[in-house]
Amino acid sequence: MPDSPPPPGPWFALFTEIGILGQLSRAMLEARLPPGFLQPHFSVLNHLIRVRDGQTPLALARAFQVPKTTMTHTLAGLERGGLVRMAPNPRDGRSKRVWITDAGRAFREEAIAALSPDLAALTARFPSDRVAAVLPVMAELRAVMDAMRDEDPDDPAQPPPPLVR
Amino acid sequence: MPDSPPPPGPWFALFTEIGILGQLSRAMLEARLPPGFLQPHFSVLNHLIRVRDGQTPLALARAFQVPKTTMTHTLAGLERGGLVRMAPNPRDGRSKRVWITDAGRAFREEAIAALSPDLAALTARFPSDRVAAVLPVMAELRAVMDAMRDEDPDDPAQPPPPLVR
DNA sequence: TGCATGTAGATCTATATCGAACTATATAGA
DNA sequence: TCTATATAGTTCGATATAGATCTACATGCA
Repeated sequence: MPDSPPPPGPWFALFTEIGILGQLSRAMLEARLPPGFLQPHFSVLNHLIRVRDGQTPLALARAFQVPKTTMTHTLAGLERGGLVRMAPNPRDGRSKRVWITDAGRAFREEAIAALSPDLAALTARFPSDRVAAVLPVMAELRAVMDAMRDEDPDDPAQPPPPLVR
Repeated sequence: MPDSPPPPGPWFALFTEIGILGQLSRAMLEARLPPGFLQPHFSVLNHLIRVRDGQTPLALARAFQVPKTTMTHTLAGLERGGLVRMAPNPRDGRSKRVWITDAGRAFREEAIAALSPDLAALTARFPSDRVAAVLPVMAELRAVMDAMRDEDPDDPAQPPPPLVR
């Protein structure tokens, strides 16, 4: 078996595309944000609106699949800019809760507005029907990989599947 | 118009999925690489095999859509590990060329082998037909965004479309 | 109640990423 | 040929990302 193994299946190819698309979309967004703000800042604000306010930093870290230290850093940036407000959690003295401020809402809306020409240009070249068509597949794949991460017994991590909840 | 604008179309949703999938796939890969090596190292080796050897660092930076300083750093890591070999380009005194070494080939093959259980587990939960089905769409989207980046007159970058070449 | 263990977050440190500025070489045009 | 400009790569500095460790609080159980 002297053959050099080709990357198995379409997985490598897909992950390569995903990686590059991630960088391109990130660059597109960040070109429209005020200096000092990056994609994670926008994404967190967006999440606070789309999902809900008042979550803990750890919940946000899990939602974005980043280490909690990274989320601490991102939230500190948002708080410095007055885009979120953080307060101790009365229910749990260890944790905090995070709310978006009016300035944060405005920031998000301005970013979306600033981005709309880019998205329009994109839609002209790549109809959003096609995006809508692949979206459920990508979402499901994300969910599957997300779940695997919490299961993998080979990974020096989590206890076996949470039996309750 | 007091309505808060919802993220327009499916674009935001797709980019969110892409971002998270990027992180998850990167984590999956890096968990199987020897310490000190990261996804970019693997990706460059893979590219040198899949596409071709002997490219310049700048060509690699463009292929991966990263700044050239980042590629310098990645290549330095690969060279330190003996996985690539770099030599001046006799055709152009400014540039270098990059070749993968035997150790680099072995490294890539071992990484692929180490990853195959993960990919098998993934395939069990998410058939690769479905991956193959979305792959062309994602590849085309990447190509479109790639092209836009080199065109965008609104971006404080490139001169208008290269007329020659 | 008291102790063992687990969890949320912060701090410290290392490294990845990337922009600005620099050096050396190449290329185009007078 | 000479000069202006462009390009390849590096260096330097700033910041993002993330692992290890620490502190404070929570939870479970004797």
